[in-house]
Amino acid sequence: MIKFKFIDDLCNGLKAAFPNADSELSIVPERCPENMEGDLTINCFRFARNLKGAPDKVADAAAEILAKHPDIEKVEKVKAFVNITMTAVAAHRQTVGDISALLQAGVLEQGRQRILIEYSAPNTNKPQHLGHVRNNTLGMALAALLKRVGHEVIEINLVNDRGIHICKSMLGYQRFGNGVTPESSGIKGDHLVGDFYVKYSRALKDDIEALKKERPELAGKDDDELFLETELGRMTQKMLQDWEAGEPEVRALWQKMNNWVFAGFAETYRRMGINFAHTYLESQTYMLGKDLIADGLEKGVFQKRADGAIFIDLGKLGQKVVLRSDGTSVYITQDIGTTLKKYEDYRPESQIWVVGDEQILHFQMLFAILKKMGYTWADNLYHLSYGMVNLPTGKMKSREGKVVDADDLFAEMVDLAKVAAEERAGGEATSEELAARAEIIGMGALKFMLLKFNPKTTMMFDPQASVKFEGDTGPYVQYACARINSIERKAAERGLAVEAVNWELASAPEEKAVSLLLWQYPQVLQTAAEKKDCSLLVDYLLDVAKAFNRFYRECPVLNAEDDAVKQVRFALCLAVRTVLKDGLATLTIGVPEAM
RNA sequence: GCUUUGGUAGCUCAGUGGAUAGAGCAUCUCCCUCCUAAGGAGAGGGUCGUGGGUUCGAUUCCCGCCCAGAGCACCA
Repeated sequence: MIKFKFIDDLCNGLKAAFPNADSELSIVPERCPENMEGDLTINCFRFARNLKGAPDKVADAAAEILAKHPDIEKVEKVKAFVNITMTAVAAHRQTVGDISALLQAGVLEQGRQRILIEYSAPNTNKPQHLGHVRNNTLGMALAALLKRVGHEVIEINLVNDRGIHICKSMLGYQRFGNGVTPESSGIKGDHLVGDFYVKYSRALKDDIEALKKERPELAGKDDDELFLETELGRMTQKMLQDWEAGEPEVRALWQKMNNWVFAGFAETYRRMGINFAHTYLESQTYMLGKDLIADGLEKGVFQKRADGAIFIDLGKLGQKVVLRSDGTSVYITQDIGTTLKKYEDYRPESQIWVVGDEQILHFQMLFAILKKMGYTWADNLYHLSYGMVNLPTGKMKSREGKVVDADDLFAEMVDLAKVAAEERAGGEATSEELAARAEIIGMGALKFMLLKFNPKTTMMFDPQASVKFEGDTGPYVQYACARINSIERKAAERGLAVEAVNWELASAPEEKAVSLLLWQYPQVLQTAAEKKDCSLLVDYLLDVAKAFNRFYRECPVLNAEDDAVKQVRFALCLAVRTVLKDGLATLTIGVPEAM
C-alpha cells in the first residue's frame, strides 16, 4: 500500500520520544469522522502500548511531531486522537498524482499463488435460478479480485449431469415430450428440459396421492418413501440402472437432453461474462475416489465396520462413511477423488469452492479427510460458503415453482435499464448503443447488488426494490464514470488538455477527500482478497462515487474560473474514473460510455 | 438434543475494544438560467435481542437465556 511520507517521520519521532518502544511500530492513519476537523486521524489508542506510553501522552508527542511536518497544515488533538489536515500537495502527490503507482500498489509483492476456484456447479435437469446467479457472481468476482492482486486463478465448473434427478427430466420428456426440441419449440434448451422436470414432478405427486387414497395405510409416509411404490418411480430407477449399464438408448437420450441444457447454460454464462478454463462432468468423475479408499484403509486412515462399510473417525466432526457396505461410493468419496484429480490436473497451491452454507460440515469433513490421508496441500483448501437467497414471500422453492429464473431476471433488469436509458438519451443514441448500454447497466446493477451483501449473510432479494437504479447501486457508480466521460468529451471539444498539474490548487475539502479515498484503494483490494470478500470493494466504490459526486457539485471542472484549476480538477476526475473502472472491472462489472 | 450462523433505524444491510453507532430505501424539506437530477444538501427515525461478567472504556470479548436460519444419511 501507499505510505504517506509523514507516517515514517512520525514513527521515527515517536520511537525517539519513547525509548522503551518496541522495534515494531505500525501506524495506519484512519479517516477522520465527518464531524471532526481534519482529513485523517491518528488513533493513538491503537499503538500506545507498543510505545510503552499512556495513550494521552503518545498523542501529545504525535501532535507535536506532526505540527512541525511540512505536509501537515493543521493538527488537533482530541483525547488520544490526533486529527490532521494535510496540505493539498501532500494529499494529492502520492494518490491522484501518481495513479499508475496507486493501481500497481494493489498487487501483492509476495505470497502470490496459483489458485483453483470452482463455482456454479449446476444440475442439468433445470435452468439456473437466482441462487445460481449469486453463486456465479460470487465466484467470478472473487476470481477477478484474486487475479487483480496478482494471483494466477483458474476458474472451473463441475456440472452435475447424472443421477436420479437427471433421469426424472428424461422420463418426463419420454412421457410428455412428443419429440419436441429447442429448435421446434423455440424454447431455450435448459428451460425446455426444466419444463419436463416440472411435468414429471407433478405426475409423480399425483401418482403418490392416488396411491395414498388407494392404500390408506400409507398415508403417514412421506413422498420419498413411496417413490418406489409408484410405477413412475420404478421406471426412473430402472432408467438410472440402464444409464449406469450404458444402455445405448438411454445414453442417447441423456446425451441429447444434456446438450440442450449445456447450450442453454452457455448462453447464461455468456451473458454474465463467465469463462471457465475447464468444465468437469460428474458423469466422468463420480467413480473417482473409490480406489483411494482401499489405499487409506491399508494405511489405517479408514476403518472397516462389521457390516463391511468403511468409515473414518473425525473426532469432533463425528464419523463419516466413505464406502457403503455394498462397496459403492458416497458423495464425499467422489469429492475426495475429484479434489485429487483437480490437484493433479492443475497443481494449484490452493483450491476454493463456492458452495452454499448448508454444506459447511461436508467441506469440513472433506478437508479433514484429505489431511488425514496425508496430502500436504490439503491445508490450503477453502470453502467459500454463502447464504441462501430469500424472497419477500419466503424461501425459494424449486418444487413449488417459487424461484426467480436467471434468464428472466437478466431480461428484466436489462429491459428496465433500457427504458431508463431511452428516456435519458432523448434520441441522441442509436438503438444498438442503447441496447449495449442497457446490458452493461442492467447486468451491472444485478451483480453489484448481489456482491453488496457479505457472502455469508442469508440475503433478501426484493424484485421490486432491486430494479431501482438509485442509491447504493451499481448504476450509481457507473453514473459517476459516465459524468466523467461527459466532461472528457467536452474537454476535448474545448481543447482542454492536462499539461502541468499544480495540485496546490485542489485544496477544497471535497478535492482532498477524493484523493484520500483513492489512497485507500490498494489496501481495500488486498484486504478484500485476503478475506475473500468482494463486499468490501463494493462499499469502497460507493464511497468513492459519493465523494466524487460531492466534489462534482461543489467544484466546477470545465466551468472553473481559472485554466490551471480546470486542469487540476480534470486530472482529478480522470483519476477517479481510473479507479472506479478498475474496481468495477474487478467485480466483473463494466462501465457504459454514457448513461 | 448437539454443532453452527445470525438478531443493529419502519424495511434491506454495513460496522467497530475507543470520539456523538452508519448507508441505502421509505417518509418529510430544499437544489436543474450551472460540466448528465440514475445527482446533491438537510430533517425525523436506535434501550445495537436479553441478563450478567471482564475492561479506564463493550454494540464489539466471555458466560447464561430468548428468537430465527442452516447442518447433524451407507442423499447429492
